[in-house]
Amino acid sequence: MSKRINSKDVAREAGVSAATVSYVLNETKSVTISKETREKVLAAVQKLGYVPNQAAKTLGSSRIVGKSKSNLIGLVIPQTESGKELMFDNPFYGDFLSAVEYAARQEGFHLLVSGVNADQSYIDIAKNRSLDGIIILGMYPSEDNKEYKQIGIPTVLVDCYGTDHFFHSVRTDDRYGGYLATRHLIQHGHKRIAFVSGEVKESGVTDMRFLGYQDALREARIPYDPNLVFTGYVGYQYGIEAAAKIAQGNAGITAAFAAADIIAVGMIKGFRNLGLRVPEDISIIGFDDIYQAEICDPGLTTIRQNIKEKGNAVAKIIVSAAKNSTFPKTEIVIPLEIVERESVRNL
Amino acid sequence: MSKRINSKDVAREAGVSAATVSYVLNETKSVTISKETREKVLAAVQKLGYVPNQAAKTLGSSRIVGKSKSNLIGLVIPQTESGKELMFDNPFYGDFLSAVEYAARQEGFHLLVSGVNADQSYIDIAKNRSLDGIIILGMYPSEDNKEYKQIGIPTVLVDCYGTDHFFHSVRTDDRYGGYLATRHLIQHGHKRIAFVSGEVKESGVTDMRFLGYQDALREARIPYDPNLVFTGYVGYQYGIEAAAKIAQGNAGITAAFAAADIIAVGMIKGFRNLGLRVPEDISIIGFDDIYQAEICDPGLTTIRQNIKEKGNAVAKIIVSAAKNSTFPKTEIVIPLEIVERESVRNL
DNA sequence: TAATTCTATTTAAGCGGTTAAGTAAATAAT
DNA sequence: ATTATTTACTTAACCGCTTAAATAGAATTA
Repeated sequence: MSKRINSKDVAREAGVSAATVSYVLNETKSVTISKETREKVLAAVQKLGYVPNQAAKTLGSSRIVGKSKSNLIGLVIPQTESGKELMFDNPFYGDFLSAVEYAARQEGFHLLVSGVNADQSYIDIAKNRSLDGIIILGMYPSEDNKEYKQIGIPTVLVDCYGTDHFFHSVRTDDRYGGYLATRHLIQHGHKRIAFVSGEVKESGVTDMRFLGYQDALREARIPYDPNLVFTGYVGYQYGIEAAAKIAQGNAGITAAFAAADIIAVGMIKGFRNLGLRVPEDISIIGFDDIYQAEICDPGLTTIRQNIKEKGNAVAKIIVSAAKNSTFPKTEIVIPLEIVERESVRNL
Repeated sequence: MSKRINSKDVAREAGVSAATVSYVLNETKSVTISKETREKVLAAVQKLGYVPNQAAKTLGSSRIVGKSKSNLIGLVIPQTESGKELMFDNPFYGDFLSAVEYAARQEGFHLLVSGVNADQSYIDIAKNRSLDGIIILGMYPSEDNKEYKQIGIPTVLVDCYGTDHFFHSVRTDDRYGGYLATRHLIQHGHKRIAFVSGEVKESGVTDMRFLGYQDALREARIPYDPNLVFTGYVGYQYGIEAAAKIAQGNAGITAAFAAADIIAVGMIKGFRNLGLRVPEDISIIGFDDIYQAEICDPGLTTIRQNIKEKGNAVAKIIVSAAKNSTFPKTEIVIPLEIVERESVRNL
């Protein structure tokens, strides 16, 4: 195996010092390099096929405390005990990841993707890998973990509803989305509207959508009825179950807002199994606009978030903050829009 | 910002040298450390909350050429010019990624995920990041790129049908899958069977499935008819288009094998739009068993590959090869099974 | 008892960059 | 003409770890 080519080799080839090579390649602002020298170096790099060693760069640049440049951004995703292997169970995590990765790469960053479970901290990953930034998906750093503010690297929380405003944050306006969805049903003449969701954790995404549901009811002066609320888990199967419960009950439900498309799709199937038709017998609106929403029959009316925009926003923040330590705390709320298909009709 | 804690700090705390700390933490085989010393070191690590610096580890261990230990595995995904941002357009890449990441992490490796387009080589990423292994998805390293054999790190090709057998490889038996699907239709009495797929690139996944289709026909002594072959692109919309073409033609088609579920799902919708029923008027079988196959109506009969098993296999190879340089070249073919739902019926 | 081997550890030389500080020549200011 | 400043570099000290080689004491062997 041939020896790896390092900056010294390039320096020798170009007839300069290794420092000069570093200055040229990094376009170091504080130092001036003549055009000729720059070109000599670049030519040598080209000729030798030199690729810098990131480990050395990271280590070398870590002399100034907290200023290491690993050009690595971590994307960490919490994993529940139950579903350890299913990090990307949510299908649009894939889209999100694509968007973040692409945007980050354009700025010279690579993406380290890791699940994290309770016993290992993402802070350790950040330290260990000298991460330049970290993206935390759907998880709020626990308050009792004193370390959490000392990460010392740009951190952006995605889809988190913590009260603390220490970190950057990107999320959708889930509460408004819940409102939009419910209002849409109300505008179509519905008054007995079920709310179907996974577990409603305090300050979670579902909780926000639930609040939005209540907002819309309040606005329309429709009394909130807890009997119309069905909570289980985010999954196709639960949609089927919920449909059965709704069909069996006699609460006079004419429409349902499912806080996740996958539940909504299950409900359509569930109602069909029971001989009920959507939207003729019951209207359904979902949330997320996953791929299946378009494909299922009838097409699912739902609330769409622009996942690509979300990924771009996240990447932009993390990259900007990584490059510029004075980058101010930023909170971005991705707008939502209603996508009308066939699952809702006038009462 | 407090100073980072390094191995010297731990050494001082434990009253030993930094080398000893290294030996303890890495459980270096060639060196014996007494139990007491080990415990002193471990206690110091605990007390100080020491997390090793991976960049230093990588750099330090790179003294032996080609033996750096970054504990990083790269997962690279080719990106076409057209769809740059859509790295994970294929929904089960997400599942695959989850499986690989989880398995790799259990062995102490992190995963670097990156798209690659023509102008930047995954080899550069491997060099730059001192990757311990690289997973290449659906792309065969170009022959003309001489470098490709010099990567010098374990490489596993996923879903590649190159002729060269230099690398590890994991794939499904797409040809057999195509055969299975087609045979299933034949066994249900169909003789005029359409083949619907995206672009058939030589030695690509689709090509293999196409060959399997022909295998089954040959076995059943059904003459191959090019008029029954419809190629477009892998997408829901194309399924709709293909359904229209099939319905308009009068080739006597009674069944179709769609080489991708997403096309099959589109076809179901397409036929329905035209007033044709699946499976009453036409039987459809897909490939992949994506999530939508279960959800759509009627449920799609399809060929399933165990994506989790695939991810595990890939991780196992790459990790084994990274840890043991004598690990022999391995080729794994993930078995396929037919999942019967409602989209196929007897003629 | 001396020579040898084993055990447990330290010393120190890298790994490949970065970057503060130094230097020499060219240019500008006094 | 002399000093100050700027330009364009080089030198060398680090970054935090690994690991070959050195070392010293204990155990074993000759």
